[in-house]
Amino acid sequence: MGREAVLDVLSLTEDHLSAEDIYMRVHETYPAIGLTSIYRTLDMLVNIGLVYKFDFGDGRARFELAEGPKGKDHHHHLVCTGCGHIVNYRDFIDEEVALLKKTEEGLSKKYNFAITNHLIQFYGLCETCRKK
Amino acid sequence: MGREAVLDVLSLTEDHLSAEDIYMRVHETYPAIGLTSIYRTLDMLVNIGLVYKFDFGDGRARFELAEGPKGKDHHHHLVCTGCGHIVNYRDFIDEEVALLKKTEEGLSKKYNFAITNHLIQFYGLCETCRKK
DNA sequence: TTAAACAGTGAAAATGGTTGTCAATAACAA
DNA sequence: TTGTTATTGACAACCATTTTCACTGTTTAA
Ligand SMILES: [Mn+2]
Ligand SMILES: [Mn+2]
Ligand SMILES: [Zn+2]
Ligand SMILES: [Zn+2]
Repeated sequence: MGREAVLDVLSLTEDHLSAEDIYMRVHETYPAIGLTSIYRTLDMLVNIGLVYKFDFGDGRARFELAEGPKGKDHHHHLVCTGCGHIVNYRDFIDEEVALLKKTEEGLSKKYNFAITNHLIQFYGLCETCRKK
Repeated sequence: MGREAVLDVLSLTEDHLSAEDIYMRVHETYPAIGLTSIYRTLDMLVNIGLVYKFDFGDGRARFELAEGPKGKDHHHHLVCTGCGHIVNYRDFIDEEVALLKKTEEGLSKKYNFAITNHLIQFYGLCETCRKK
């Protein structure tokens, strides 16, 4: 099963790979694999919560390892609307984490939601893109 | 030009409409319009910042009026991963707004980004979906 | 006024990431 | 063995979005 292979690829990078990116990398050490299986495996990994699926607006899904024992630390994204460059940032202000928890609790109560996750992204222009 | 028609449709709902949803509604009062023009107009409205484009993972882009003079108030999203239901919430805790600004400033400085916007979504299960 | 350049538009075709189908093979059970 | 079930990859189908292009109405320049 390519489950391990896909997880290995994802654990080796900070990038946000597309299904085809992953396919190509797995293919190097596991040439028998098909793109279909990569999609299938990713789907399953996303469903069991080991992998996150994102859409940054470039027409293809992007994946990264979910946080956890083997996963990267939890982080948020800084997205450049000019060139698409994405920064993973984890240096949260202390208050940020505290407030996030507080906000989740408030929303849970008010709207009767069992909140399990959040997505936080800031959009703007990186230094390079600003200079043009 | 269908610009007005599209904006009218979007200003009449709290929902997050797809391009085709919008097409069908505009079509009622403006039967000559084509789907291509809807896409073109949406693209342009997104570029000039009058409309926001989202992806909630159902395979099609979703649109809503950006905040502003004629727009809705700024809000964040609560997304049910069970049924896809989306809540627009605007009752921010006071601190939330303050901290958001502070965080933006910190990030701007640290990563040299000119931040113009943010996307904040909480994921979970709504009451109905929790009961199954 | 006229004619050429231009901008806006919709129908239809093309694109391309993703999903579905299906036959082949592997793993397992009786 | 032998039948059953699970896994897999090649290929076809899908479908939201984009591209192409002919057609129209509008502006511009002589
Ligand atoms: Mn990331
Ligand atoms: Mn909304
Ligand atoms: Zn950039
Ligand atoms: Zn639900």
